[in-house]
Amino acid sequence: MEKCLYMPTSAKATARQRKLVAPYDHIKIEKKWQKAWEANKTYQTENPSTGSGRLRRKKMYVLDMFPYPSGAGLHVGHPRGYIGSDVYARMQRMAGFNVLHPMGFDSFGLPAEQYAIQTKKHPGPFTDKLVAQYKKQLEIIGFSYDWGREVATHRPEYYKWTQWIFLKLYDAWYDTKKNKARDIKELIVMFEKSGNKSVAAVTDGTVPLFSAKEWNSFTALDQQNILMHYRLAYEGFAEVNWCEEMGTVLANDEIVDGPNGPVSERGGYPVIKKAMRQWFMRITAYANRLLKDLEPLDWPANIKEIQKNWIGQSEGSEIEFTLQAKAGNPVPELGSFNVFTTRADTLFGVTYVVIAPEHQLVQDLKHVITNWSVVETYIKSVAQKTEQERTMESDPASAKASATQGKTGIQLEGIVAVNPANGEEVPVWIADYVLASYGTGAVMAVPAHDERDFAFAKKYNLPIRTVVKATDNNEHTTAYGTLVHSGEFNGMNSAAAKKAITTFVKGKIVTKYKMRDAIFARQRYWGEPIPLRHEVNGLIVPLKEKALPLTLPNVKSYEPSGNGESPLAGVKSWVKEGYETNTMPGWAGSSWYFLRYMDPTNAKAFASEKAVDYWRDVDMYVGGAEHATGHLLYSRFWHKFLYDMEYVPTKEPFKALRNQGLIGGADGRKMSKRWGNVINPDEVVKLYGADSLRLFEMFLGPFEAHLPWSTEGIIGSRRFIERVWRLSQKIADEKAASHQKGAKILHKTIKKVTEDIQSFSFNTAVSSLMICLNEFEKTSVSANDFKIFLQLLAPFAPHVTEELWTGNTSIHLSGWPKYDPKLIIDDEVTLGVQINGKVRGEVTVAADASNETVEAAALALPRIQEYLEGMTVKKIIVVPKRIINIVIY
RNA sequence: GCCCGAGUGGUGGAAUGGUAGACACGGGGGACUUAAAAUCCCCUGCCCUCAACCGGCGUGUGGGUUCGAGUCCCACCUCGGGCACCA
Repeated sequence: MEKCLYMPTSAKATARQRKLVAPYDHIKIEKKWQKAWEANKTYQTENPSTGSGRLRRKKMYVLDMFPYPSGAGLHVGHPRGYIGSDVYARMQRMAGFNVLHPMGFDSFGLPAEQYAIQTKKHPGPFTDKLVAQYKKQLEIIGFSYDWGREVATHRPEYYKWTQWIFLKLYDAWYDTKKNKARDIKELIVMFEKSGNKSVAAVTDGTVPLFSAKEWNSFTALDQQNILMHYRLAYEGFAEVNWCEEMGTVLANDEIVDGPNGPVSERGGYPVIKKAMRQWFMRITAYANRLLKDLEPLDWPANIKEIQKNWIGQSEGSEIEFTLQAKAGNPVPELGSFNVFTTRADTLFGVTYVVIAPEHQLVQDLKHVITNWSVVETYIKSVAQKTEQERTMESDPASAKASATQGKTGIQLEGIVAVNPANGEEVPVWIADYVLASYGTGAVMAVPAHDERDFAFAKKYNLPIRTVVKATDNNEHTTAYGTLVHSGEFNGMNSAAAKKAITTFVKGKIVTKYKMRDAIFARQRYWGEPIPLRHEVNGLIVPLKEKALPLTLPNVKSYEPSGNGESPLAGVKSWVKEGYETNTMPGWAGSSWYFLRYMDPTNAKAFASEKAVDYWRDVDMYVGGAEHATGHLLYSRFWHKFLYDMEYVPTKEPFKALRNQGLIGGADGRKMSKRWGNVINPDEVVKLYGADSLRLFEMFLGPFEAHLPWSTEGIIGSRRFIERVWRLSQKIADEKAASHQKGAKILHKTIKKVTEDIQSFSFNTAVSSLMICLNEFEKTSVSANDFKIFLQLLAPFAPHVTEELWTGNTSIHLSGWPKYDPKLIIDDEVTLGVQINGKVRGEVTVAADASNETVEAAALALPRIQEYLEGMTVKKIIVVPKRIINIVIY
């Protein structure tokens, strides 16, 4: 803040004022109470294994998304969500709940790693410093956190349990029959007894069938490779963007288009696609449950929608096409392949089929494809493109796509596919617009009814055949193909036709998901080590629980190794032991931290059974909407896994969720150093006080809305608090009795504030407190009513209300006021009087006046009578306590 | 391109289909003061009017439903978010 726009009274009070009113010294008051709360353990939450008392109360877990302790420090936008959840937590605590309201730090991550690379210093001490700084900045805002429960993901005593959960995932598989995760040992027993022929389980379709006898004859390494297709944490290969010159893997947004293909954004070095060894999490096993269990959650609708779209469920059919050699080709029988389609009803419109270039089937057909050399060249050219480029080029909506670009493909000559519905032979193509990773990696092309197929068919002059016609609102399958003759499809809508066709061709109805398994490895130093050892014979050995935590070794260099491996690959002792050199991604530690708060110092378990049984799940979770498809999905996945393994009692971790909006600069731009519009909360707290900051951030606008900061606006909040302060002095001087009018306003305010805090409508809660104070100033207020007012204000302005509180205990443990239903009813109401929907006057009547009385009073108004002069009243609508509308001709 | 969400005074915003603009900022005027700051009181959507009254217009645009629409329905415009060849 460049200049002080507002000078608080405390600093410049005149001698005269000082006599009347003790100055409101926010600095002194806030410091005093923050100390006292800490000393008195006002916000400490008891642990079920040690405590008693409050534990008999109903629990309430109010959680903030813990921050990454960035070196840039906080700006005024950051605490907004924390203030909201703190207001909520404070009210629930006052209302008698046993509230768990903790805070911690997501402290593994890239910025500390960058620091380490630049300074060649260990990121640990640096991170500790940032945590301490960040914590200090939070503390002066006066949150009711139980700091005794603080966690930080980079501390070994914390990540020991992150590693422990990883091992549990590694040692688990997903039983699709029981629809839950199970111990891998149980699967091994099944294999030993009966092979996998009778075991229904998640596989990627590449595990051939084997008998028990065969299983037992496999080598340990073969068995390990098979099990890898079942484990929930598994090793595999993923295509990554590899930059040879930089010796590192790049994210999609670190790549730009160069003249000869993609290049790195920094330096402009060529980037290619390369398959690299990675660890994965089989989140797709939970796709259905993640989708289904979303429904009952009390979450913002848009977050649910985003997750739903991300999971991307679609119902369709798998239909088998057989392959045949073209006439004259000596190979008679080539087997078959499945296509996935959501429009089985268009099966008669298939004019060609397309297989993804990467599909294994294409390689298997090598010997019968007569134009193999060109096909091979094409496959290679596709492989060189990045995912981004491939999309960019063939997406007609993209600005970069030109007329000459677009979908590319090539026909596999020498073979044809047979449409199972009508026995028709259609050409087989491979094309870049078909993804190997979705569905079956092969599609039946119906150019008449699919935009992409249409574009492709146009480009390569493939036939287009219409089989479905739209009639008004319904689609009907038109007469085509052999089925028509039986009349079966005439007049059927497409959904029914789809089912009928699927049955007819003996396809199966299947459910597919867009969501992919999550890569669970980073080639970085500053993350949790993956607790596994690779033996020289290729066997992977998980660490024993006793051996955890596997702590990060010291390294000489924090730079990437240059060959795509993490800096850990350069540590001799580490590699000698065979330890995994990848580390876990940033989302590992944050996927379960809310469980650790339940019992943060437990050395025997991530949390005691007692603690987990008591706290169960998060009742209210507050944080940014940007985590919709990351953290919020991963946490649900891990939680469901822990539920399957009976470590937690609930299916979902976060019962309710609220998103806070961002605070932008006063100029409407994003608050950042770049624009020079950053407002530091420390300075605001110093100048106006934490209470003013808290009050203002809640008053500014709807909690979830993105709002610009206003340097002038906070003055209003400061003024409000000063007026409360002055009123308290006045009350102390007067022996005021109960005031009927004040009491009415107060009880309405109790109702409003209580409901508004519950619904996160903090801005209107503050507004109603302002209205109440305005009324108190106009009339007067009794000492007791003022005390209640302070209680209502306490969650927003905890320091000043504690200072003015005259009770024996802290105001924050003093109880939450209840309103008297009799006092919130008005004796009189004022109604607008409308003529033909336009307001022409108003009447004030008794609240319980009958419609007839109200009508008579309205009609008696002189102005209304003027309007009615010479007109006929058609009808009169009386909405009790709201409005009267007189309809005339 | 597809899927969500939002457009209200000078500003942030309020409003179960029922008197649009609560509350606050800013602005104008006044009181107090030698003066300023702070504080207190009054006014403050736009047009018409010296002013008040009266009246007219007003919630992105155009239609519709309704006694009555910021709110519900349809179309469009603008902005924000999510997805991105998912067959």
